[in-house]
Amino acid sequence: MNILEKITQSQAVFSKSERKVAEVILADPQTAIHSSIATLAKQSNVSEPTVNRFCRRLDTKGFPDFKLHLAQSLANGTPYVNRHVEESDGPQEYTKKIFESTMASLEVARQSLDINVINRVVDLLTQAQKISFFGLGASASVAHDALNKFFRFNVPVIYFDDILMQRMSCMNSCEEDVVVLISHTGRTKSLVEIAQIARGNDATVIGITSKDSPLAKECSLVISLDVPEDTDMYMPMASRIAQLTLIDVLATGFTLRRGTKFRENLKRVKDTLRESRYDRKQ
Amino acid sequence: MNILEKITQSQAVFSKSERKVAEVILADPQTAIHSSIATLAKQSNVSEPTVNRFCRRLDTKGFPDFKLHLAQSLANGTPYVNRHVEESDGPQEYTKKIFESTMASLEVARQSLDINVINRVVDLLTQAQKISFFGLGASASVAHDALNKFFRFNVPVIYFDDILMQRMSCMNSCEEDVVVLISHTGRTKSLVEIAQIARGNDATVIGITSKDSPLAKECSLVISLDVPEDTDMYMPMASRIAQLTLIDVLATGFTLRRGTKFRENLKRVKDTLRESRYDRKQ
DNA sequence: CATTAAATGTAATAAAATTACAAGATTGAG
DNA sequence: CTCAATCTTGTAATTTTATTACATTTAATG
Repeated sequence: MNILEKITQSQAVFSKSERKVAEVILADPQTAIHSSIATLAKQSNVSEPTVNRFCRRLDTKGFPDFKLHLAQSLANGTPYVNRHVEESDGPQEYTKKIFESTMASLEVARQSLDINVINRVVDLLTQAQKISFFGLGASASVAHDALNKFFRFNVPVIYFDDILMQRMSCMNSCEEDVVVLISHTGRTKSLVEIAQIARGNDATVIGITSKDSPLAKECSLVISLDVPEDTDMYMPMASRIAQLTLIDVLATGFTLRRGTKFRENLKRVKDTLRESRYDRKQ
Repeated sequence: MNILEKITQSQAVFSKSERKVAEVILADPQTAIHSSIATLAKQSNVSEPTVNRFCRRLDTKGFPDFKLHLAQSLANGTPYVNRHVEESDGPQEYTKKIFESTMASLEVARQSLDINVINRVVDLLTQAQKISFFGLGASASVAHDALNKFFRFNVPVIYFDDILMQRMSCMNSCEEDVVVLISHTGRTKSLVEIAQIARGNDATVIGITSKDSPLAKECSLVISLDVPEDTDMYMPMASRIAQLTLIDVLATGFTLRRGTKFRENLKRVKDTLRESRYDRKQ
């Protein structure tokens, strides 16, 4: 947790002298991290041990440790601000908040990932005869993106955003096929049904969804991404970005597993695109 | 500048013992910031003054100051210096690197954004009679995502990933329409042509692309996103995430501009979705 | 191979932080 | 209102940590 916020919120716990210290630090944290305990004590008109006690009350090991925490908070760009967009925010604020909360979500998502599962999924993908990516609504564009990525690998890959097509495709799936289903909530009925159909045909069903959801229960393997969704705006935002980054990870794992000569193939696809472009030096 | 990067880049300037220190710090910077100069010296098999000299060579005042810089670098989300995925990376490494480089790119993208342009674009979007989102390849899924977002606003919004449909749609555009074209490079021929067609019909053309590109030149207004693309893998990765986050920003700006009563509408759309889902408490 | 400059370490010194303890302030019960 | 108990704060001693000065080693050059 951001220590600057913690200082403001801990006012009640502080003693009179400690509050003086808090005041001086909050007034100019940038200077504070370069001061010694003696300097800070003098500026706050308290004794050095008081500053030390102040640090400990904030659950740091002591003054140097406190400075470290403070330095990190300052580096994080947002000393005080909460990350939720508010009615009164201008473009400057909401842009900043959205970017920052997206980055924060990615960090949370990363930590929630189970590397073993990822490794296993990459394994399955490289061995698949055919890969399908299905999602609906916001997750459809993630599936769409996955199509783009894997299509370049010269692997049979399928994507539909139409329920019926998805269903039909799964009915024709077989044991060597891998079906990747993407859904943030994991509660979309038709996706759960599709999972059942695919598994009925012995296809491997991989879910990119939240754990313990109805969809997760129907999958052979689940990559759970627990992203705190910002529901303020009634729109999935962060979850989708995390899913996309996960697709990047899977695609990267895929190419690494396939080895170097395979990557030349990738380069060729990229070169082909050049014809449809304006040259850089014109 | 990030001190971790500085350490890697300064290898040439270091002496033999200093390089030992660098190695130990880079191996585990998180531990380093909590170590004393004595501990670090012992771990590196050098004397304490050597560690001190190492710090000064990096233009810090001394060891404590160096730790402060290091702490800030770590907080900035870039623990690992080398963000590029390498042949030998295992799942643990490449997952970490991809997430981290994505976050770093978002930070760069945020800083390159021109808030005034964003504000202007939000203005134009709120006043549009019809909004179209077009992109090709990787950017198609970004446009797709934008469709999803703006569709919820109950605004006439169009999306095609087919060149011909895009073209026809632009031919029928009029002055009150806004066409948003998405392309990382801004060199995709057909998108440039579409921009020309749309502008020929007096529609407002907004480009989400890199500045000074052929596409940028044809647009009424350009949001330039300068993201350092990781070309190692021959795939657009970070640029796309930045574009999506930008879409989030625009969508948020859009709802904020429209005010509260409009947001109730959004909630209604979300509630409607519930019927197609499994209930949370079943 | 000798000379010089650079690099590194040792030991002394200085600075900074922490601890132990005592004095002062505050609270509440009688 | 006052005295005891507790909490707060400061002083001074101690410990830890970092820096400096200087000696020694190592490497480089003519």
